[in-house]
Amino acid sequence: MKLIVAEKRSVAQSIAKFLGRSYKSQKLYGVSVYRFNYGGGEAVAIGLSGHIMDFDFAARQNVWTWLPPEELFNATPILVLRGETLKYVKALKSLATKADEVYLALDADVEGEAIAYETALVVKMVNPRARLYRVRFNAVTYKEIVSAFQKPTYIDLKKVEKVFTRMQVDLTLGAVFTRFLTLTVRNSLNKGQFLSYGPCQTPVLGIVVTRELQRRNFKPEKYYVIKAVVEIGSSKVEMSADAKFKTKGEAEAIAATIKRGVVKIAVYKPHYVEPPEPLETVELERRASRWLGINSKKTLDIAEELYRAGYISYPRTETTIYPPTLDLKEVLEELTAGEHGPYALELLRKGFKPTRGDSDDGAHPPIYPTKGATRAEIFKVFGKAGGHAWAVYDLVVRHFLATLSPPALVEKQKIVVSFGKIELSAEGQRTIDEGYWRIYPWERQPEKPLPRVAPGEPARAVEIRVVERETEPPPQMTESELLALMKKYGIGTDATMQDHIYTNIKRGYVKLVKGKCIPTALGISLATSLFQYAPELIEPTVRAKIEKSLNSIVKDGVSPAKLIAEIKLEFSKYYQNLKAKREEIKKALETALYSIQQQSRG
DNA sequence: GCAAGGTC
Repeated sequence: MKLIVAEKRSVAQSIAKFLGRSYKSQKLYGVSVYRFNYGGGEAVAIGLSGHIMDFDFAARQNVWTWLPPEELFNATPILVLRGETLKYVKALKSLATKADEVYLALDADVEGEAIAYETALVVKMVNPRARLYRVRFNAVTYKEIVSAFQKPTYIDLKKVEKVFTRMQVDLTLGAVFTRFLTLTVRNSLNKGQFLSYGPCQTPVLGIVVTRELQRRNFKPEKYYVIKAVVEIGSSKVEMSADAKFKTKGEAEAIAATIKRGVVKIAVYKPHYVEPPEPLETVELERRASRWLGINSKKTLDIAEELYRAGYISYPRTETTIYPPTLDLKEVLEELTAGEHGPYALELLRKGFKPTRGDSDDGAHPPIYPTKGATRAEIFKVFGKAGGHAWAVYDLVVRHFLATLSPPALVEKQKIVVSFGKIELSAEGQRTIDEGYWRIYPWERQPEKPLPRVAPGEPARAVEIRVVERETEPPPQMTESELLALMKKYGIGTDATMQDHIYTNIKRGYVKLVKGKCIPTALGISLATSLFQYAPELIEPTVRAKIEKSLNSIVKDGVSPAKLIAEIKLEFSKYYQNLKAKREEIKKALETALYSIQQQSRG
């Protein structure tokens, strides 16, 4: 028998569908498996739920108060089966005993390689004679799957080493510093509360706190601008000077010279506003946070459910190019059955051209709808969560339709009038063709048309004012901006970025209020201590540095043991720096913890 | 009780 192991249920089912003409689905220990005929014999496909193994410390090393945290730098984590996925392991073992060939059809990324290795270990436990092959496909399509199975290869151990090194490094650093922080203030914590450190969560906190401190330390400065209503022919235009004046006197002196002028520039030029690129996870989260008021964690949860219910494609993807194998026309035809049907029909009739981004994760297509639906249908399927489910589904559908739609066409307008000593200007815009804005209202740009005038026309300023203004602090960090910064700094992956924000919320370091990330007293205190005594732990570039050295395992053949030793040595220095300031840190954190307790009591 | 990464 041939056994095929995929990373998730949906892929196992697709493989059964593509390789067998028909298949039978069955439950084994509560896990779906798919039986079919392939190559003249029996085959069965099973989908896991991601990793089945994990690293942990030995039991006695997990007694926080018994072992000084820094001792973990001398410990070696061990590979263990995960408790949460034991039913998958049971089902896998039971199938593996009867298999003579095992095809490791995990995703074609480094994590998939590691899960393939974990699977191989389990298979070998029960059936050492089974022949193991690794198959790699870049999309779950008939063509890719069939050709992948025609040329099976072997596990790439370098990639496995990279992932296992990351697991050990993250666990060790997380455990050492989490235990240090927690034990430092243990008498001031509530039962079950702890203070965590992580190479992703902590830099995220650092970004949020840095912005908040910039705002708090900001000193506004007054400045003055000149505004006027300018008559040109029979039109009146509100105009302003680009210049900013430090004092009111300077501005008034110049303003007094403004009387009659002449139009120097008058341009009206067409400009295309292109529709968005195909949708990937983080963009979905950012747009839902900004436009729908749904936070990133919730959005990914809802998207996951929409995917499981068959309404949208796999929601964890970094790809922004529709694969050639995806039949966009078919998707449009499917959408004609739902609320966006009329627009889909219009695109089918008029023709369409998809936009294209520049990234392809090699595993999943961009997020697109897989089924047309009405609002009533979604509310029926999702019950209480119907409102949010509809909002996210509607965004995915509209985004998809937008990527196939023509650009919007606007006229960019600019008038500059010269008044001798100073120029006043105005910018405006007029919509010529709404294009994709019709289906994607969130990106619609406002109309603010200027009159048609020509260079050389005389002008006269009336209602000349000097207006007092103040420089403004940087805005509060929105969740959308934070996600963009995490992406820029390489903190987390598409599937985990929202987790790292959520961890900061769970720990009481950050609050998310109306899409804005606001650090708490505890978050500010923790971040400030780290910036002061061990900045290497909290700077936004930490994760990218670790990630880069991990890649050297795959690229340059660096030995994992050597790399782990180097990273431990480096971070044990940071640990010593923190330990030397333990009393200062304790005081700062306790002050914050105390103020929070007072607040919750009062 | 620690992390980050898969996926549910």
